[in-house]
Amino acid sequence: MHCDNEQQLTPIQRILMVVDMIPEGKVTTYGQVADLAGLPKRARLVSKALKSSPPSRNTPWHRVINSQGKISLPKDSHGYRTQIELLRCENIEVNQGKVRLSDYKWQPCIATLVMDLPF
DNA sequence: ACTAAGGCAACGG
DNA sequence: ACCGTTGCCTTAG
Repeated sequence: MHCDNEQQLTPIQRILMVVDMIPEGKVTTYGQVADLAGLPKRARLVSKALKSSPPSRNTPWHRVINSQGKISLPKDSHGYRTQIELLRCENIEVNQGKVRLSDYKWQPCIATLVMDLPF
């Protein structure tokens, strides 16, 4: 018996599991993370989850942007600059705080997700 | 590109 | 427990 108790993960835990799966060099949106986590219409919860995730967890929070391809942080904030830097470190182009989703959006294989996520 | 409105949960009294 | 406010992603215009 290995891990039956994973049936009742909290929404935030599920969100972070999805974020963990975003490959390096790719981005996705808050809304898609929520959808993949089985939480439609809860994009806002995704930002809460990312905010509450301790740095020691190494969650790739910077790979989550909004549906316009823009960074959802105040332009004058430290987080804004950090996110751009992290994205560029993995060869993602950022212009005017914006990423071309048509070039960099993660297109997950559903079959893979089903196998890797316990829900 | 920008604004408005919809949606939804956390928060405060 | 109830309800208005707040915050903010998404969609529509």
